[in-house]
Amino acid sequence: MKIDPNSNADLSAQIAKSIRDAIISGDLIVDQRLPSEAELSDQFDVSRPTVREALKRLAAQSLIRTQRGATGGAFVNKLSFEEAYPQQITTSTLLLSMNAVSFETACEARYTLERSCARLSALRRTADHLATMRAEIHRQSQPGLTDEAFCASDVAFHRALVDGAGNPVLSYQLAGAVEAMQPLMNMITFSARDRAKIIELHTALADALEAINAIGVDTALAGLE
Amino acid sequence: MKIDPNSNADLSAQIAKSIRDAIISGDLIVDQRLPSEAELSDQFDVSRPTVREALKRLAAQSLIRTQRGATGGAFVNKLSFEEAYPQQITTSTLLLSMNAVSFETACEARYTLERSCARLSALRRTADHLATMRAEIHRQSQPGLTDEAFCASDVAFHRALVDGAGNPVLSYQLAGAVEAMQPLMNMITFSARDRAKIIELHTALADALEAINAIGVDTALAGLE
DNA sequence: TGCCATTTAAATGCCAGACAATTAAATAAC
DNA sequence: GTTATTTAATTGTCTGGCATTTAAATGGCA
Repeated sequence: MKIDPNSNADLSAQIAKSIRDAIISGDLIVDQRLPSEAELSDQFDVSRPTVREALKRLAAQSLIRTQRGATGGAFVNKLSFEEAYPQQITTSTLLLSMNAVSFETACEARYTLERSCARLSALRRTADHLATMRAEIHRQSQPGLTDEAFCASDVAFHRALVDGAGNPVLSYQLAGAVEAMQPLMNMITFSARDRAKIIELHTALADALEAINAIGVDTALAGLE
Repeated sequence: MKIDPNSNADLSAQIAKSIRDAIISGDLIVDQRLPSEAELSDQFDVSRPTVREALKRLAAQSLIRTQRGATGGAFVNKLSFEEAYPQQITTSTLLLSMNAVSFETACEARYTLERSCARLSALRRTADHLATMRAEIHRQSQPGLTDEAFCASDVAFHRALVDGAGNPVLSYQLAGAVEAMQPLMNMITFSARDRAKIIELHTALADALEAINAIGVDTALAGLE
């Protein structure tokens, strides 16, 4: 393999791109072992530290994992939804804060996405999802709960709602929108009156979900927004 | 700063996490210069190559950018939606292919999200968005278009629809769902009859959007699904 | 033969030191 | 005062080495 020495990009970036492309195209498949660092530095005609920098870039994106020892090396990683969640949330959080996205814009995006999930959730939610939501509602009604804890519980409630749709792709996409808003939400203080209203709507939501009442779910969510 | 030598994580991973946390928490702000690699290796008490591996990890996530020269260094990068798109798409694509997500599940997620966007798009789309959609419809009706080109145009059409909602957060979230499906779609061959049907629905969609007819938009999308 | 301890080899993790390339600022020349 | 040159700071890259980890190969022993 060859690397263009005239490119203005770092060698390690070029090498990372080359390997990343091979993974995306399917030339390298899940759990396949990459050549050792020494072999890669031969193939790309660069030093080992440069290869290592490239591998660290890929590791940062969870595209590879490394193992030490005799049969060790770098392996193509099977990217799981669980692994992708935190990265998605980190990115979304930073996008909101660094681009000064308004509370209204973020809120609109979140509720727009959530409402479409809720309809599916009304059809498919399991008893587990309902139980989680009821438990969070109960927690939210505890007196003396800090605003931060209230928000965290709110997020957990909404995640259960979204997960109820039973579509991992939807859950993944929504995780970013819902969790990334937590820092924004934390800047708000809720009065006791606000909390009571939210809990009331959460209860209505759970009731409608239990009754497989998609319209009721939609109405309750509209109220929350 | 200190690093836990007993942790089972790489030093470079620990250092990257430390800096990443500082960025997320706001200790390091956008465009702020990090200490030089030499200073960082002093502060963390590790060698320069190790620091560099940590910085490459952060660069892979677009959290920092580097500049050479006298006043160069590593700077906290303002993460933009444009930068985040490709990463989001890569991750989503790999999630779908590596986890063998069914076409139905991915499709459901996509259309669920898209329908909720379309309602907003009916209210806010500009003439530009409409023009893009009309242009793509025209391209799709060209005879002799390859399946791949047809899919690419389809994606462009739907992106214009989503962007019409005028909410960057929504556009970002949807980009993953829409674009990540392209490889799956490419495995399908469309008959001339299929294409005609799709173009018909696209036209109905654009018409409804032009007439600010949210219900018509919804009906057309339901037909596509 | 079969099991356990030891050795070996292969790989990643980490380090020290050096040089090249780039860039902006300081300095010198005109 | 303007232009050319030098200088210093910083990242990019390389060489070579040692430490650590791990599985497999080897050897000893019952």
